Amino acid sequence: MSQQLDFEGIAACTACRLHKTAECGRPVFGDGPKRSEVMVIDESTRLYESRATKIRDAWLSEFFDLEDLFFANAVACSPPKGKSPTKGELKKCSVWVRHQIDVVKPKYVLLLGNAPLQSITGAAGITKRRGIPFEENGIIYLPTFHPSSTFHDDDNEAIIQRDLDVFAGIVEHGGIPREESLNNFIVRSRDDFHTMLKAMKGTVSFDIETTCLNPWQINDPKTGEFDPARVTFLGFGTASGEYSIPVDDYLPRLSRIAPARRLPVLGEWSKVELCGYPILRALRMIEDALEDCFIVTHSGKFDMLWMWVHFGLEWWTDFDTMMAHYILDENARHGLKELATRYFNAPNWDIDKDAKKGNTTVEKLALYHAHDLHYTRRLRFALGRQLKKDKQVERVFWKIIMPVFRIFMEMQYDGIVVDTTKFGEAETFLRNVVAEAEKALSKWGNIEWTSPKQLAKHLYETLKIKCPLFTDKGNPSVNESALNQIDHPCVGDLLKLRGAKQQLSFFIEGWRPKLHLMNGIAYLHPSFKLHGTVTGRPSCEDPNLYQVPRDPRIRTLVTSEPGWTFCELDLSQIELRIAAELANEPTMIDAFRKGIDIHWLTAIREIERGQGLRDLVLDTARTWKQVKSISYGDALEELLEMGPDEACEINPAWKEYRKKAKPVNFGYLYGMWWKKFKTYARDNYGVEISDEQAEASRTFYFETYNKLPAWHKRQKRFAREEGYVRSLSGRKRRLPDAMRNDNSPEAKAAERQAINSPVQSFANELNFMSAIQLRKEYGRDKVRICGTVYDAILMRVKDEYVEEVVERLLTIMSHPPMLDEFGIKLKVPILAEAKIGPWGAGISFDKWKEKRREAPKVRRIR
DNA sequence: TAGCGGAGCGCG
DNA sequence: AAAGCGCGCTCCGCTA
Repeated sequence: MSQQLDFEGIAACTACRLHKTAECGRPVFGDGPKRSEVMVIDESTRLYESRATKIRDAWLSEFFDLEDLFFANAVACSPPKGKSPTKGELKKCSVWVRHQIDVVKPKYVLLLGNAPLQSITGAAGITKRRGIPFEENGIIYLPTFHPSSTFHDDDNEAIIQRDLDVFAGIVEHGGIPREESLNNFIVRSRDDFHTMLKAMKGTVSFDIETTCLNPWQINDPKTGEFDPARVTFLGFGTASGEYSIPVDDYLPRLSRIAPARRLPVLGEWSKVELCGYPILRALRMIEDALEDCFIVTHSGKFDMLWMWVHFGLEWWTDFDTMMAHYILDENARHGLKELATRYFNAPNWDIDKDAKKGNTTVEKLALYHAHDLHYTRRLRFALGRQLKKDKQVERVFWKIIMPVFRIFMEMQYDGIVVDTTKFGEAETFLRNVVAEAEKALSKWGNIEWTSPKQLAKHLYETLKIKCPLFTDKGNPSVNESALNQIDHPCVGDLLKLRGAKQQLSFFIEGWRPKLHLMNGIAYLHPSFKLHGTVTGRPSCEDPNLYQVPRDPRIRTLVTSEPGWTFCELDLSQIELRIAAELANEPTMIDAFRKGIDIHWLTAIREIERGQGLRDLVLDTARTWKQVKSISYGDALEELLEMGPDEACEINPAWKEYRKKAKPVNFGYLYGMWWKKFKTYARDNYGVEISDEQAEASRTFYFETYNKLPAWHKRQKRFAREEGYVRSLSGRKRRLPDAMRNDNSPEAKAAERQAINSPVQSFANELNFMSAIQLRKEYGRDKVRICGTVYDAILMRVKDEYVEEVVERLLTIMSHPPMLDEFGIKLKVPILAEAKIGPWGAGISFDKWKEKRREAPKVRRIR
């Protein structure tokens, strides 16, 4: 090997504490020729003599002459044994990495694992970015897993080999190789059109290009300028080539008709031509051709929604490559370009934003479009093969993911209805609160009260209040629990101001520009992402329906249009039920079978442990049983039996105790430690408890539910050995970090995820299964599903069908038929509850039925 | 002037 | 050796 590089001044580097452990007393730099085209960046010298290095060199030597390579490390000093360098250490040391790059001047750099990736890009995420080359300052980088990751996960070997192959290809080619197997046609004439129709056989990819993301857009949300949503290209990818149809002919016309329209009026489109035919006729011809095709899309919810909104066509996709990839690797990114690069070594065909909006030539946009079509189609085969390798995962894809994907499109189409009267009232109210709070605060100083930084400075420096709490980063905290712990008259107004300002900017100012008026009714169209989380839960944005406060002032803004009734059905305590099922926990299962509220059970048992609240316990039980005396022990059992509702009626103080038990249940269930419980009790309830008390509470929890520890152990062990866990449906949650098996924070976090994921995942899947069944039995003419919220289904039901639909959905939710199809048998009963009426203010189904019977019959005659 | 991370907070 | 999980949105204040 060649000599080590000599850098001046390096002996002085004491930027981080790693220099203390540096074996030779100073940082160690890389090995290799002073100038090299190819550089390999490893983690640290700690691994130099290790097995990983031998594997690394063996693999690299298949592609390169090792003597030609320069080997550097993300950190120049060795971290302690078994430890990875920290974020801060990597950042500090990145100057030395840069320095080595400047000296060696490589053209191509291979990054082995998270550490060098973080060093170069400043951000971690090797699972997301591996296999995808990127260019920076004329240097091409390719991240891949660290060779040591193969010790625990055999699959990684093949992945690294493939990435090395890609890397070698890049070096050989002198850049990222372009793959030109496109056969791109621009379809303009009738002849072109018929050629395309003939080519549409078998597997056909479908994709559209548009001027914006929101199909209902009329004005640009940023500038407010008139900028209506327009389709610029329609296209189909076939075995014989990619066909792109520019829709530019109708663009100017659409601009003229858009101001008046709210939703596209089909009649207006008939004036527009596509390839010499009226556009709707052309689209019907395409529809006929598609009848016998297998339609493939990438994120097809988007394209199909546009087709529906703009042309009234309810098309659907047979296979979505984004969904397929999500179910195959929830940790990675699912963009088409990233997948194409990873799977097919595709060139980067991206064009800038403005060009995508149509500000470019038809040829350039068509070529871009063709790439989308080409790789979407090819991905279908690659991903289809990968799906077949795991039958359970494949079944989740076909039975749950694809059907729910379709329901999500409908949810977006139908949107949610906003009560504009209440919207105005809420705004007035909130503005008043803000004005009053600001006025009250002005006497304490003239600062921006909503700025955490200014507030902290003002409170803890100017006013010299002792800071009770610090943030994770170590800064003085001004969050709600910190404020509650300081004694100053401004606290109340401060919290009022914060709350009102937040609601105002989230739900009034945030929603207003997104409101879409149609026939005098205001709609929001939140975007639901089925691939939004790693656990299988969905996510929601623009706006996020999942974070609407329970405060009725805001929540009741969500309602239904005339003739329809808003309903919410939720799965009661579903996560705890599933945890009980998975852990086979007899105390919990027994409680659920008897209909005992588990938060209540935890609360009562905790009170029993402390032998506290004697008066309250005895009084409540005596009132309930109508007896003069009762023992403390019996009284507690009576309390259990009566449940929280009855107890609250006798003495409202009970409400607090159930409320307190809830986070404890979830916390301990998912691996919370007593220390956190201690701070939790202090911050949220102002109760100072000792370490011993906190420890005892945790111990007691696992004694009460004594089968939980074994379940935790099972999950952790499985994840450590296999690198993944499954939910009851068979869905996989991949946890490569669990395989590190080294007590690192990452490994421990992965172990906790191994416990949490299958619960969260399956709870949501149950909800999905119910939604699928509901849609199967009732069409959009009767039921409009407007959201699935983890454990609940929100819908609007045509007035005449409310009783029938709600009754049926309650039954479905307590046992979705798909459970049988999946062969899932549950010991724990599942229970659903219904609320009828505007969100957050609905009445229980029973009360609603009662009321309806009382109502005069005339009401129902229309 | 745009992008980004931290803090804080809403939901389950 | 370190200990609930999963999201999105808005604000501020800093950096490119």
